[in-house]
Amino acid sequence: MEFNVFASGCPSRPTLEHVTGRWGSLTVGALREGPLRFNELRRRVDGVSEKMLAQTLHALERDGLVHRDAQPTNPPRVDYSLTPLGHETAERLKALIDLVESRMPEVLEAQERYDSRLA
Amino acid sequence: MEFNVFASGCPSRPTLEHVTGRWGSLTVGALREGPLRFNELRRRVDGVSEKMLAQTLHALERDGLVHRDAQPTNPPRVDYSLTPLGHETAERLKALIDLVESRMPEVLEAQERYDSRLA
DNA sequence: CAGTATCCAAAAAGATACTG
DNA sequence: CAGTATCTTTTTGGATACTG
Repeated sequence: MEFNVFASGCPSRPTLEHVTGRWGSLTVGALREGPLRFNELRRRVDGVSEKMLAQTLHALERDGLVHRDAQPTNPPRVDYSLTPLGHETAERLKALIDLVESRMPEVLEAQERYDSRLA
Repeated sequence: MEFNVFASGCPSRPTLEHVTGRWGSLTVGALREGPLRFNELRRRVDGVSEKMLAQTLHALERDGLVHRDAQPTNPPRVDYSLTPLGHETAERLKALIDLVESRMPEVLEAQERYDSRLA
């Protein structure tokens, strides 16, 4: 069976988007080092709203990248962690993020050149 | 200098989003194997509109990931290619995409389980 | 061919209030 | 704590028409 993210309509495209999207990438990245609870995640992923975090976690859980472990205690405690597949994905995502971060000086220079040429 | 994509306001976040975003990831992926002209790209990146492709290319060019080579001929010919930094980025992105595509059967199964539990 | 400009529809995101 | 529900605003996206 063939999956090609370049073809619109291919189910791999939404999944890739969940992983690489704004909040997805940060959520997966945050879970790389271990399980986190909902509000811990919220603090880690700077700027995310409750709504977006919940939505993001649902999508990732549905894709089988994130595992949700809810203890039926009071107050409730819910731990989110990466599945094995989630971990593999996270490692490749981290490689990408690390590259971008390490090359930001270069990117910033390019942006300045671009802007000054068009100003 | 420190760049942390997890911090809102960090300039690395927009750049990561350009690369990982819906059209950015597909555009970079398409350019991995060599230069392409505007309309070649349009055909390759299935589903992209002129507007979105132009916007995406501007962002990637500004970030220094894509090089734009415009011949002043008539009709005009414009070739887009990856810069060295763009290439490094593309390789890491490809590693991620390949993983997701190869594991789609697993993802699809997880989705079915998730959906049938909540239906 | 390689775009830009404009307008409109749709979707995503954010703020807020509320619940088990 | 861990969310859901709802509403509003903002952003994004697509269609179309036009230009060098």
